[in-house]
Amino acid sequence: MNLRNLRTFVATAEDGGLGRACSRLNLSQAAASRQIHALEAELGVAVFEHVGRGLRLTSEGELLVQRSRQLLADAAMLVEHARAL
Amino acid sequence: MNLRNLRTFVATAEDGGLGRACSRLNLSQAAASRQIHALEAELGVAVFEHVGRGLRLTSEGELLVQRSRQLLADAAMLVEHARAL
DNA sequence: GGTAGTTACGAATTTCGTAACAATC
DNA sequence: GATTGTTACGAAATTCGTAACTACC
Repeated sequence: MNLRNLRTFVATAEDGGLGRACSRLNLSQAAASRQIHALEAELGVAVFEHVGRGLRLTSEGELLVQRSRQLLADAAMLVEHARAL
Repeated sequence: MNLRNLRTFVATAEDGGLGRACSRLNLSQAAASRQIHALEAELGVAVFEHVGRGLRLTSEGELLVQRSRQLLADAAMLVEHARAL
C-alpha cells in the first residue's frame, strides 16, 4: 500500500472529481485516475462509481475515505513528531 | 512519506541490523541502507547510530520505531478492512 | 461542441542489485 | 581476513504527461 495513492483518493473524494483534485495535487488527471484504479485493484473494492460524467463515492468508498484520512493524519503526525525531536 | 521505508526501518530495528532484515524483506542490503537514509533525511532525525560494525537505534529512533510500527499496523488494518467489504 | 474520465505510448524519474569501498572486529 | 554498512554505477521498474478515445450533457 501506498500513501500517495491514498492522498489522491481522499483529495478526489473531497473535491468530488478528478479535475479539481489533480490541480491541487500537482498531478495530471490521467495520473490521478491511474492511482485510484491501482488502489481499487489492490483493495479489491470499487471506491468510486460513475454517475453522469463524474465520479461519486460508493458506500465502501465512504467508509474507506474516513479510514484513509485518519491514516494520512497519523502519518503526518509521525513526520511532525520526528521533526520536532 | 513512504510506508515501504518505514517497513524497512522497523524490520532493521527489530532484527538489529541490515543484514538480517533485508533478507526478510527480499531486498539487498544496499537498498535497505538507502531507504533508511532517505527516511532520516526526510524526518531530519538520525534513527540509527553506528556502534562497532553495526547499527543501534538512537533514543529518537526508539520513539519513532514505536509510532512507525503502529502506523504500519493501521495501514494493514485498512487494507484488511477494505478487502473484507 | 464541451466536459469528465480512461487508456496507450514514449519520456522521465525512481529504485534496484552488483561491485567497490571504508570501518570494525 | 571476515563482517557490517555505505556509495557509485548502469539496469530494471515505476510513474509521469500528452494525446487519442469513450461517454455523457
